[in-house]
Amino acid sequence: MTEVTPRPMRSDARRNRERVLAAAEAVFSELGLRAQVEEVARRAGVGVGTVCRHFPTKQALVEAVLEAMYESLVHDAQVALEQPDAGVAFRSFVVSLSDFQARHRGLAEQMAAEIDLTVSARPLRTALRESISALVARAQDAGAIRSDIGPADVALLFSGVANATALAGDLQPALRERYVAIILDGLRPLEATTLSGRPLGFEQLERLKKRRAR
Amino acid sequence: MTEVTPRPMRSDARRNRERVLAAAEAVFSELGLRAQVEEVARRAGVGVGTVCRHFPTKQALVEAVLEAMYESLVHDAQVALEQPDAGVAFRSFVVSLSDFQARHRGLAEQMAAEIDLTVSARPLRTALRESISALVARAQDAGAIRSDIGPADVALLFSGVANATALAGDLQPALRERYVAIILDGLRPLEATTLSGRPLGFEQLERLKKRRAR
DNA sequence: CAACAAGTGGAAGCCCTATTCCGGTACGCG
DNA sequence: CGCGTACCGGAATAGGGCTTCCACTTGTTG
Repeated sequence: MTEVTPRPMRSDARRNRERVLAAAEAVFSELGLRAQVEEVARRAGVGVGTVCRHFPTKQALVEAVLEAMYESLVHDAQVALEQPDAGVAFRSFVVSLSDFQARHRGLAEQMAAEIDLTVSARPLRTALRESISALVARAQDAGAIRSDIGPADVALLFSGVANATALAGDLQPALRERYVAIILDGLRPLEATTLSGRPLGFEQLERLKKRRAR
Repeated sequence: MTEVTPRPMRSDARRNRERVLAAAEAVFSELGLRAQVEEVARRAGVGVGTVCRHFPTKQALVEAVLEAMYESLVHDAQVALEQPDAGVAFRSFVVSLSDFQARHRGLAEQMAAEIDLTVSARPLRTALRESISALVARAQDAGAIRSDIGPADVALLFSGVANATALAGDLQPALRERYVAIILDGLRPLEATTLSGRPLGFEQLERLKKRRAR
């Protein structure tokens, strides 16, 4: 581990790197992952070459942006966890989650598709998962939501909403709100219905993805 | 309208056309729309040239397969409509719908993305929409589902489920069943909650898409 | 069965994008 | 202030996939 850091990167380089990252976030959010690298460069006010030096591959660029996304989501989750009322905390996070996913359409896509094989260390993702698990568990203990669901169920359901409303243009927020409300209704504790199968945890989801990747 | 039909298409040509269509359905279902034309050709046991003669463009091929899809869905809807109990009819169709969308992943994608500008006459789609509208309206009249949703709301919600469970591999059917049940719970008539906004009809959804396309 | 046209396969062409390369630019230090 | 080097821009390259083209094959018809 001889991490040398001989020269600390020139100032303009650092500035450009930030610009590219910001531009990439904007572009991918608007246009999805199909947006061209050149568009990112243009929006950042730099040449393609510069983008490719900082992020040797488009995939790398996407991952860098993703990392920033996780950061913001984890923040939301932690804010929600400070709420004393577990039910309110859960609902409020779920709203942030679907908001967020809608705002960053293309990236959410990638987020879902992203298998672990891509990158090894992803500590933020772990943090997010733990927060979600905690929110779900607390809400269940408080009797605010049905007990036959797991944290990964929640993640999947709401990412579905984001996807479904993606093409709704400016009506999108309104629709999303409606659908989130419907699913929340469906998640309330119910005497009448019981789900088949077992609650889905993240570890299980993980295993599924891995198996599928082969 | 001088539809001449000078020669009725050679027999082997007709056979090949069918093979291509079948192969395309299989390939797109498995691999999504990103599958290559060449793969379709291989699976059909013909050359790429043949595929491209029958369907001059990949888009055309996709649309042809889609048409077949609609046919099967419309059938499901009409079977459901024969059910005397409106609530049961609704639920049973909704299950077919999500099953179907999951089975034909890539195509469902396209189905959602497909704007009207692509093709003018699409009578089957209209038929499907009418069936769904009827199923929803009947279920609402019977008090089986909440009254503040529209047919397009239903379509969007369940296409979301299909999307969300897409990567779940062989656990997929089980998950889908769970999520469909949750959303159905959310769609039951509720005194407690009311949705903001108005029920979404297909015409409205249409307008949204059009506006977005520009 | 012969002759003709419709149909076929797959190599070649073409376009669209990511990535590389290199002559020029400008930061940072002495 | 001036030099050396890290960095920049964008033209050129490479690769992947859809579509076209044409010499060859095969169904069809008299």
